[in-house]
Amino acid sequence: MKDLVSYCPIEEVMQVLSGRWPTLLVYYLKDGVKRFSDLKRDNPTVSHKMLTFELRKLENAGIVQRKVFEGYPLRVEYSLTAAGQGLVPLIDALGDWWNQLPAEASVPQTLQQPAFTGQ
Amino acid sequence: MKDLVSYCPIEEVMQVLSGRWPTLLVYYLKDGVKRFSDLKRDNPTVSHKMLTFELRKLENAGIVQRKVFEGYPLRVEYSLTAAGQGLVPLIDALGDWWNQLPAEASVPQTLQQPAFTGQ
DNA sequence: CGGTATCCTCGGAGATACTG
DNA sequence: CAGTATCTCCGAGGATACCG
Repeated sequence: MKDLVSYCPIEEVMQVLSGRWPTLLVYYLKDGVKRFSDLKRDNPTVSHKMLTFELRKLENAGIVQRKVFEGYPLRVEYSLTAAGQGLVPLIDALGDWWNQLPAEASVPQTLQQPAFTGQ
Repeated sequence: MKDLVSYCPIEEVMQVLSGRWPTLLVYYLKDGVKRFSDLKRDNPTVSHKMLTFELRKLENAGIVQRKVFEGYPLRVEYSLTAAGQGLVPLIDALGDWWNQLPAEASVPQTLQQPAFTGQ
């Protein structure tokens, strides 16, 4: 469905890579094959559901390969596809670029400070 | 600041570039100086508040420069900083990478996808 | 014109529990 | 162990209005 969006591919990539986890997962997977529980351990703060969803997203994008081993207990291995491996240097380049930024780039978060929904 | 789960710069960059607008704005600004209303016109679906916020975010990150002209009516011009211009080729590289993906690559829908009005 | 403040909604995402 | 389903809640972000 690369076609349902705009004509700018960047917009599409960002739909896949946006968020906290996608790039991190790619990063952890760059070391090699990982199981679901491995990734969970690598990212202690990601919820079970989120991890499943993000992995699915990366899989659908052709970045991550999912391999199921039937049996008990279940076992699933995740790894980067060839395309996914091509992503790694690009992400690295972004990281390098960030590190070379002149000053302290602050990245505050919330759109608005609550300012009291008092009572 | 949100707590980072890792110390890799990637997580930090993604806090700035994640979402629908940041990369798009960088892209529109790559053509040169733009006024607030220009960017609003370029992105018909972005809300006033969002645009302000995203621009602020990019400014704080050192990617975008903001220049105010006193007077009436108000006038503000936005442009890429040198660092911001360094970002452009990286974003382009991501776009190219995306275009070379096998065609089955699909964009997710479940998470925040306000349905692009493909301009 | 560009920015800020307020209100309000809706869906993102955590917690939990169940299945294969 | 991996994945799915439910419920719930909070806050991102749209709409609106006003100010410099």
